[in-house]
Amino acid sequence: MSPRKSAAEARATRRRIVERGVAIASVDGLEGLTIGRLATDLGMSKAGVLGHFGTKETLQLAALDEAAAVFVRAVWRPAEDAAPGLPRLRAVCEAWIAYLESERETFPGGCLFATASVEFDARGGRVRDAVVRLGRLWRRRLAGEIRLAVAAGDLSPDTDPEQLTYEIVGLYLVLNQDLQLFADPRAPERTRRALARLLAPGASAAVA
Amino acid sequence: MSPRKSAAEARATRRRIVERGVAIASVDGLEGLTIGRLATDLGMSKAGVLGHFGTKETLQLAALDEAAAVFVRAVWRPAEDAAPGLPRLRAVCEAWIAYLESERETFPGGCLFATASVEFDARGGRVRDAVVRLGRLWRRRLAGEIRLAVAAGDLSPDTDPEQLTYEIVGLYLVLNQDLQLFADPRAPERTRRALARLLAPGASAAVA
DNA sequence: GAATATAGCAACCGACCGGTCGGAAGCTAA
DNA sequence: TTAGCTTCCGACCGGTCGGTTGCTATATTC
Repeated sequence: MSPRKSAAEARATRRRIVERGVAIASVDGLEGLTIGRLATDLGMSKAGVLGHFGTKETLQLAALDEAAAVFVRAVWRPAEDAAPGLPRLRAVCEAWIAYLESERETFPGGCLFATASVEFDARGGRVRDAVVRLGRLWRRRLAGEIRLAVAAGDLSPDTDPEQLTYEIVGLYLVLNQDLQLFADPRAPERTRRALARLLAPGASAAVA
Repeated sequence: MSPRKSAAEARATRRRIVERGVAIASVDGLEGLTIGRLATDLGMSKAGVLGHFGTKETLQLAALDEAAAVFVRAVWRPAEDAAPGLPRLRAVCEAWIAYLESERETFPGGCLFATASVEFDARGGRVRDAVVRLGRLWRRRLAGEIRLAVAAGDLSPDTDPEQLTYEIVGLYLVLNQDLQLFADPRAPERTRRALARLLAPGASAAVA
């Protein structure tokens, strides 16, 4: 019909594909993200879609990268302005809750990482590797903020950053489950309450 | 080849199908559980497999039921002997950890419910309903044990059973993620440490 | 022992999967 | 103006999906 070829338009098309792909994958998983479905949704041919990536796996990785960018923009970027230590740690945690709560708008099917980490936890391949890498990255960042808070004297010096990170991640996983599977609006408050206890000034809840 | 028809043998065949189905689904999800794959694995025809269930959805529900039976046998049944209150609550929690830890043997791909609850959290249908129903059931049972512990005076009277249940479930979700995705052997100890704090005698960690 | 019920098979259906190929339509550079 | 590059399409590939049909062989029932 309308073969456009300017580099700018091609980039825009690619972005449209990836964005729609993230939306589909958040509902049906990265395996359920099919090229035919994507083509139909965007009113293009399968070859036109696949031409931008070459392989379904590359398309999956592109969707994962885009989701990571959205996550960084929503959770980590806003907290950068907060003062290092407990204030910034709290800002990250609150932004994370808001991200999961408002996800229905960005990603119709909930956090893509929660989905992908379960979908690929028993497989091999580059997608799984990317999921593992990103999961480790968020945890490292979170542990880093916790260490800053300990260094600033905001948290007890015998805090175990990895242990605290672990427990916080658990609170986000159950939050995602309650929002997506049970559609329970009380879940964010529950996570906030648990976080308030874990992140109380001078708290030594998660110790070595 | 060998059309057998005794009711007993048919029942055994059905059981073989369901057991293999649970193993496949724990790796590839309940959607990735395909009839052709199941038939190949068991050395039967697709029609022979499907004849026992009629529909893939019914097969998925059967796999889910079987997984639920295994879960009850591994987690709830052993704790029945423990004294009501904190001892039984602790027995359930410890059995749950052991269940997730040793899952590689029973379910090669990890807890089927963790997989299924993410896989179907953005869909409709009978399978999703069953997942929701089972998820609510485990939580209700866990909250019941917590209430018994409160009534026995083992936990602080201002404990919020739903809040505590929520936090414990989070600890199992992150445990499952760390075992399956990151293959981190330190995870069980982390969950144990967090549980020890939440379930300390007289603890009032999760209050209303 | 005959009638009935059923477990399982082989073959097949339309739909969709990921992916390939040749060509058409436009942008860009010489 | 033209040559070359890129985007995208339509048609097609082999294969798998869930599911159906017609059949045979056996177990069970009478």
